[in-house]
Amino acid sequence: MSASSSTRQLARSSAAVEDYLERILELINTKGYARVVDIAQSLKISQASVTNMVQRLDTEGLLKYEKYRGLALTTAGEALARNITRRHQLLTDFLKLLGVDDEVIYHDVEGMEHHISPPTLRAIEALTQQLQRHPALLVKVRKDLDEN
Amino acid sequence: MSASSSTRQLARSSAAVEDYLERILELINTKGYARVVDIAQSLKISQASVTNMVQRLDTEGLLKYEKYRGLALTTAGEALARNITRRHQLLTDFLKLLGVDDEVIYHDVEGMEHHISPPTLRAIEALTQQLQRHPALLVKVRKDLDEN
DNA sequence: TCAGAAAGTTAGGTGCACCTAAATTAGTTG
DNA sequence: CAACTAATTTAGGTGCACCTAACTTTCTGA
Repeated sequence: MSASSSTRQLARSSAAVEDYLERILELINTKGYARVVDIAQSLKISQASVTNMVQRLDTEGLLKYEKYRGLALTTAGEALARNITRRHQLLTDFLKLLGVDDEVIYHDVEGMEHHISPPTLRAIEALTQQLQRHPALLVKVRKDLDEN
Repeated sequence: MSASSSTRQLARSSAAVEDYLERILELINTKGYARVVDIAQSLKISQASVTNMVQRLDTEGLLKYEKYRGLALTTAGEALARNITRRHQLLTDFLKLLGVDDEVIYHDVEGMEHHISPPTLRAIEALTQQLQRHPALLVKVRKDLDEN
């Protein structure tokens, strides 16, 4: 139930919302907190824009925000952020496996991640696992890429 | 040179531009022409929006447009549209191979396609080819998905 | 041929996600 | 504890990609 409700959320949230949540969770995990200024720097956007979005995410119930004070993800917000993060990681792992350059991976995943639905994600996940267990085919793929 | 210039174009063009070009080429291939009304119906947007974009694509040199008369892709526009179409097809084939449902494929490719860079596309292409030649691993992937 | 229908264009407006500049609040430290 | 600095918020904008309504042009058939 929690999974299905967060999936529904994920379907409705915009790419921008997903980027914010993902980054906020990451900041909380690494620094222990996520201030407006941190989020702004991390996403390379203005603090004013962050304030706006954070207020919106508060009204949407994804985080709790007190003006000038700070913010914390709600249960719903954290669940959603974790899904987004997992999806990001899965896509990154997949492309990494194929031998794509880190910078390209970063750029492409940043763009694609918001458009991958759960079924597609599951398929890529299953494929990634099989490729990891049986790397023979992967070797050929990388060779093909090196040659051309 | 033509390839690199169209790649540059592709990198600069917005998702909307890419969607228009892709659909225009498809209409030309199937009906022989692409009128404003056709494009609007196909993309499910208003004719007014199409007129606007078509005028923009004309100024950008991607197509030749005569008011009230009709449009034709320029060489640059057609090259770009072909790249976009190829990318779309490749992604569709890849997901199809993994056993993802057609409707999901349609939706996800529609979203992702604008964010896949040439290197990533090449990697997925090489992977798809290997999977087609050696379907053993693919069978396991599909089984995993069926089971869960 | 000419009137109505279909197609296309223009004008003006919306929401989103961003911005800068100018307040305002909070934190620091001499 | 006051003054400076850092952080945040508010106000007012921008560009993009869409919209509707109203107008113009083109096509079609009685």
